[in-house]
Amino acid sequence: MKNPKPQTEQEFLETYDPNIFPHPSLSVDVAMLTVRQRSLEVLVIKRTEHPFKDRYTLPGGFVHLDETLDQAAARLLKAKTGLDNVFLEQLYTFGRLDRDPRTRVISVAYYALVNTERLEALENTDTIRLARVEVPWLGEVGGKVQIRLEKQNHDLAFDHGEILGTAVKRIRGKLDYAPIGFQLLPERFTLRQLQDVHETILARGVNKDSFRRRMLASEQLEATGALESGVDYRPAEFYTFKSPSAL
Amino acid sequence: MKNPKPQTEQEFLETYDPNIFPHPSLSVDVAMLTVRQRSLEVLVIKRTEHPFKDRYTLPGGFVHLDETLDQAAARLLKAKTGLDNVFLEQLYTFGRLDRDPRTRVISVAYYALVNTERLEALENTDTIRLARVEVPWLGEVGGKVQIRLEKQNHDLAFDHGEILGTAVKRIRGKLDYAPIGFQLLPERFTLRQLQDVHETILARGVNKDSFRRRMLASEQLEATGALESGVDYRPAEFYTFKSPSAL
DNA sequence: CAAATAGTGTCTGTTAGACACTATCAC
DNA sequence: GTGATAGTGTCTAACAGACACTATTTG
Repeated sequence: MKNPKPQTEQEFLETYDPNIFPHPSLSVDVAMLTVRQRSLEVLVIKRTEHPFKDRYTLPGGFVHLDETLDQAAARLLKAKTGLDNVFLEQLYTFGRLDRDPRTRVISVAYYALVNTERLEALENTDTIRLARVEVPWLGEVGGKVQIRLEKQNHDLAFDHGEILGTAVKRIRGKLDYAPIGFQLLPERFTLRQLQDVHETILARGVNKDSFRRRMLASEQLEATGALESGVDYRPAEFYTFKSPSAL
Repeated sequence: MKNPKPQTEQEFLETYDPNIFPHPSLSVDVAMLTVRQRSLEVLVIKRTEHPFKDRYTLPGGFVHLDETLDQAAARLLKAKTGLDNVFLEQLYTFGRLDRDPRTRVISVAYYALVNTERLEALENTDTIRLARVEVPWLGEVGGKVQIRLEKQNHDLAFDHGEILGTAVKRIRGKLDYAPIGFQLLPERFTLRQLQDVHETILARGVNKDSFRRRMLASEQLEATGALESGVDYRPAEFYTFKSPSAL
């Protein structure tokens, strides 16, 4: 066999010749979102190499032959952040011709939801950071979205701004009918915290009374009986998410 | 250069060696749906070669280097059916390890919606056919779905039954908030026809009064003033779909 | 005329939003 | 006590479902 097997992704990109193998290669990118202090944040990584040197990207990498797409997304997230057992869902597959200037790469995008507590440990490793998601207009998404770091807006590298915009749009839509808000909170949380998460994601206020009624009527919350403490107002009750398997 | 460039997809599969190029290849599959006589139908193709010889599949093929995913889906649909300008939307990307027994192939699935009139011409070309979609339970989808041909249920080849199930689930969900029913009807249609389409897709009756009110309130329909003729009951008025650009 | 479906008017139950009110904490 | 938020009760407007009714065609 003439061609040696590329040992790294970098090697692969150097030896790749579209004339020999005229098919696109396949990567996975993950928009890992969290809510912290009423702001929606995303995990980004600073590139150290050309192209887009010193620009920020979403964590990602190539799909291996011996893993499914879900497994690839989980593997990459674990490799870049150390986090395991994260809520992860396929988002959309991006295939623009020029989305990677080196070669034709199609990317299966995922989004992940993690509560902030789990991210405290790894935050600000210089290259890996949490950036605020800057949704341009009052709710108009679908297009490109910027991130905010050090009081400045930045465009993400490649088409990752578009991926991020799609992720925000998706979770906004899902919030209505799927219990995804819980993924962004600790195990025990108050209704006010849950409402804050919804308001942050939707970037608008929601009606308090109606929100409480809907959540309690959904039968997905379980009252713990325990109360907040240390707050200088009436303490709220803690709830937990009742998993669907318990129904 | 030692290796000659494969000229066809068949050649590619014969010469492909995962040790030399350890990345999955990428195909597009399309679930083209239509509604005919109150039954939901899908376009299937009978395979003539191993594997799954004589079994039915969804139309599909490999993604070329010089086309986007949307373009690939449109090209394949045009190649297999002759149809152009079809409503086409990305569905989900399937990446099970064993979904193709020959080699690792990841498939970006699309669904298409076409009104039956446009399919009359090509129907029953022996290898290319319209098959009834057999949704197993009363609305429970997400899993595998079978097709019905010649009074018999068949499993689709590869994981195409799963793709079809995902497509049905998706359009059921979209029906509530997106004007996709129009894609399955001729340019002029009555409210009854539109309701039939909805009922067929949802596999359940919908409230007539409420359906009319919702559709008329949606501001997406335009009355033409023209009436049905040749029916032996009071003729209904024809409506057209008001395109969003006109708003 | 009867039969069949198109289309309208109205009532009712459910639910979101609004508002007023009470409850419970820190200070 | 005050100030702040948690949580409850009730009214109202909007809307889906149900039903009754009228309208218009064919035969």
